[in-house]
Amino acid sequence: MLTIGRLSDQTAVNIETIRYYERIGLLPKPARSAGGHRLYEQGACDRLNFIRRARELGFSLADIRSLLAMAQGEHACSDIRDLTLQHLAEVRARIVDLQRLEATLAKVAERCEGGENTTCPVVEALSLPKVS
Amino acid sequence: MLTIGRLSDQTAVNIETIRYYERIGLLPKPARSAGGHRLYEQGACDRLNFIRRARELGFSLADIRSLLAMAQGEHACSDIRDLTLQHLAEVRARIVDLQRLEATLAKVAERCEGGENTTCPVVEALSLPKVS
DNA sequence: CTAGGGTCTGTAGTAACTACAGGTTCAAGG
DNA sequence: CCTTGAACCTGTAGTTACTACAGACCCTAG
Repeated sequence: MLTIGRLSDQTAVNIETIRYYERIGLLPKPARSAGGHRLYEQGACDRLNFIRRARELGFSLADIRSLLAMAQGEHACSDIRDLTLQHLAEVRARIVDLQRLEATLAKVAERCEGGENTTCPVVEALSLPKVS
Repeated sequence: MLTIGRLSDQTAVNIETIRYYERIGLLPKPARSAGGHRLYEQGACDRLNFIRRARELGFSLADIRSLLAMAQGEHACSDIRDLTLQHLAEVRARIVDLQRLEATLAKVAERCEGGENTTCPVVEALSLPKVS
């Protein structure tokens, strides 16, 4: 049996975060010592590591809730694949967004370097409709 | 003078968001009609458009607060450039993060397509240390 | 048996909005 | 002038995924 501190060490998940996950029902309520301290079995460690890795892959807690449910019972593997593909699509969309944004920012910033500006290129870009 | 609804139309910023910006001090408190409705001058429109465009470029409201302050008084153009370059660096870092994440997700998802899986590749990836 | 860590609950803060509820004002039509 | 319905008002609470306390309690090594 692990205390919350040890569980935190073994999973690299913050203690406060563990309690938070319990509060929102992502982790089951653990046993307690006579004095009220949480006592976890090894299984909790696996579950929490699963959650952490899914978070590292950018899944939302809502997604992870589904993943956990599916990873347990008789899951349709296709549901898990769908969730993964959908998440992948979102990540790709986000990348495209950020790249567009990056291009614009880089272009504006570049003008700063040119020197010889009568007006600040950044302020100008933000003041005029349509940054070109 | 514009009502908040008209200002919202002209800037494509939600009414609730306009009031929010006022509450946090990003927009000055406007004049009021006899009955207490907000009445904006044209200048508010410019300022709000500036904010919206900066948001579209991914600047935080804290950054925008600085940008606005700088864009007004005697600003050091170099400060604005620094803020822009720093933001650009953050955006680029975020892109790199997401690309790494995308690669991992794509690899895992690809295994789903191979068929002939004895275990679900996604669950497996989340259950084992170090997704390779 | 005591000192110091570790742990407990509960609340509030973060970013940037969005969504009401319940009430008031405004403007156009009759 | 009066009505009616849209627009507006304030204030509060919800969202995501945590994090940061305060003030109390427990646990264990010396």
